[in-house]
Amino acid sequence: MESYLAELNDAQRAPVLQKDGAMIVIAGAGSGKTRVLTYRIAYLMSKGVDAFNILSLTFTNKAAREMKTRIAKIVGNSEAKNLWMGTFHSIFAKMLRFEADKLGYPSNFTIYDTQDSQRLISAIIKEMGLDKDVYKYKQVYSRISSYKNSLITVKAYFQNPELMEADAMSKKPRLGEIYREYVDRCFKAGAMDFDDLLLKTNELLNRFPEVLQKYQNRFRYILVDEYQDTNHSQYLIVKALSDKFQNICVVGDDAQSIYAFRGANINNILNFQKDYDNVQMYRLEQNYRSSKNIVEAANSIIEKNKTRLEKVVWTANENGPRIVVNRLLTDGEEGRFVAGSIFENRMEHQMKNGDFAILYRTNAQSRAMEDALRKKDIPYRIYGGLSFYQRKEIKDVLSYLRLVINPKDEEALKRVINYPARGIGQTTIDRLTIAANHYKRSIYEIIENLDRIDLKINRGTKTKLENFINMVKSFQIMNETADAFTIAETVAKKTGLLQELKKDGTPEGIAKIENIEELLNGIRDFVEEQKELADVTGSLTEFLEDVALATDMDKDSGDDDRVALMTIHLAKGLEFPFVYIVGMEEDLFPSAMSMSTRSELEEERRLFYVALTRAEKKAFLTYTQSRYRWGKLVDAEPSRFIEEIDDKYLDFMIPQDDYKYKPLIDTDIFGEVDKSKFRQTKPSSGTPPPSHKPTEEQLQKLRKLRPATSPGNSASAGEVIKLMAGDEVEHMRFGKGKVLSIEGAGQDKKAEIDFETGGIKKLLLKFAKLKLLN
DNA sequence: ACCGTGCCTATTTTT
DNA sequence: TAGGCACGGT
Repeated sequence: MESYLAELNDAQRAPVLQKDGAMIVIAGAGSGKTRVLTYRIAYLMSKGVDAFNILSLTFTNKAAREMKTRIAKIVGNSEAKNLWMGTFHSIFAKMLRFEADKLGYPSNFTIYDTQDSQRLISAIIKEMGLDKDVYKYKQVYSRISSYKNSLITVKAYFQNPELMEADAMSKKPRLGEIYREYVDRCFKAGAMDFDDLLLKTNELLNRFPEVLQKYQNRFRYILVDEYQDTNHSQYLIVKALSDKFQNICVVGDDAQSIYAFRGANINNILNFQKDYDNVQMYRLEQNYRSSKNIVEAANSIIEKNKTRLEKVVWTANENGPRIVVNRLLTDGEEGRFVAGSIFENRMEHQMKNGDFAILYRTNAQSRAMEDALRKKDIPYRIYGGLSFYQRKEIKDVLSYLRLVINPKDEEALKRVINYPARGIGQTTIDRLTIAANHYKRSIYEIIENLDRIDLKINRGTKTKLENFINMVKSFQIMNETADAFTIAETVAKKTGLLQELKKDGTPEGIAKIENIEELLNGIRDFVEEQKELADVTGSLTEFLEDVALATDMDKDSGDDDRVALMTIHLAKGLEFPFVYIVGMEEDLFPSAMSMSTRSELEEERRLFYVALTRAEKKAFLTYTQSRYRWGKLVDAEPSRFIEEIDDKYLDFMIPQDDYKYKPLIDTDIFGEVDKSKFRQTKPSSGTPPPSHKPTEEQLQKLRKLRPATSPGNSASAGEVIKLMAGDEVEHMRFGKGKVLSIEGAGQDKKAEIDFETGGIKKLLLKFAKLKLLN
């Protein structure tokens, strides 16, 4: 049972074995912190702590899922299922649904995403007749967001002359009014935004001592991952919940704090020791991920920061090759170089596409990379950016579904009341909005009572409105008996959404139809799984919540073999053998927006630290001489971060003394040209790192570091694995089981499986991620 | 009320 | 460069 303890080094074992009390684990990059968290939870359970009494907060839902799976392997699936594990937002959304009535919210409240919030704010600014160039909705949104994250409610705002003055000084004296209106409108719509999920949790715990007690008693052991990225609101929640038992374990790395821009407070981790009695501090300093060269280069960067906790990350790994630095003429060339280099390295070292990542500072940089990869037929996957659920056609379908659950949802209603066009124009909507504000009701309620209010809306339009309402109602009735998939399918057809796209006929329209179909498939998959889980109910509500809080990282579209493209922020917590950090230029990285203060610049530096430490084997830094920005070719200068790394860790592909100015070779026709030109590297001072081909042994080691899922035979999405009755399989959620029978064929192939813990279930093979065991 | 054209602005990062 | 939005014509 406790054999897993042997898999830990001494530093890792210590925090695992301390059962009670407050502790902080400062975990350097790649030092195995997830392992510590996982085993700590397993250990607690082995010492008799009930899974129901453990709360574990992670940064992404994906991290939570993976940890749960690993824990399930140790303690068994049925036990692991009872753990509360997830992001702050998802855990407390769940809690708020239980307690919603206390705060005056319906338990089926909507969660507004950033887009919904911004649209609403935009509408409010317009309604108030304010100048949209002064009151920029994005700015207003982030201002309101930061108030909420600091627990400054509307009331608190108006009691604080300093804040009001500050806003007045920045020429926005009416910001408070916008804030108030925004909050009112959200409440009226039965909606919470992302920040509300934390703010309202605080309110709940503060205002209702019996609720606080209930959850304090429930969550006797609390673990928080990525503690350096918690904001004030999250900090207070953790503090309140852990106050009674003080069994709290936080894990983090101040050197990897990269979310100050959205309110994360690095002091939460720096001051943790003052917040609790007898805090034990542990340090994980051995890096298992990266080569010595990378670890040391990263150390040399982070040393430039002043605010940090003392810690020395070291590794016993081999030296590894130096970090390659290359300059290209334009961003197009940069893309071609990276694609070419990936192609070569993949051959030379016999790696998979999935072993490569391209990291950038801003999403806009992905385009040049995509173009180049596509030309070379290298499969890739972009994470982040416009996520699937934010696409217009998807949000349209989801908006109808949201209305089914919560017809007061104003943003959803405004989105689809006239899409597809049904003759309800802006004038009508304006009148309804004014009436809704006047009567302090939702627009939906106004429409329901049209006959009782005189709104100068003509007969024809009234009929159209009634038809719309009746359609939504028919979906609601359906929702009482049918499952989410059936409803979603009906919505797509009956609202005319699909028809609208079909008749447009353009390639974009077709792509949109395919996206909607993908969404429907996803819902069907979701329903299949939910139906078999006894503890989950109202699946449409559940689905919408999942969607609202899903990130791009969460929906892994199978682990098919693709190069990963993402921002550095998204890459936190991940690792790849080969990492390309592109756009290493002043004003881009560090960003022009983040160079005015020391702390901003330090955050950029930590971001670079995070980027570099994602690499296991080899890292590449590229920059250009000019790059397309805002549609114009703009001159660029190499990033100061390149200079900050000691030369002995770098391998310049261009004359080093000259690296700022002239290209060594004309890269215009790279790809056609003799690539030996690129091989030449200037011998630089210091010990030349062995730049060798990895031995088979080393490759094996590399592979061992990869998540266990990659080499296995688990099926990726869409690919139906070959199964026969009698096969032993494993399911991510349900654990081990035996195939009883197979039915259907092709895409509809299903298997009846007897799971050890969950009983007999029928799964659609196309979606069920099954792993063959025998 | 709808649709098309042309203009303007955006690029920092995300739950 | 591209997508979103406003305005004007029908």
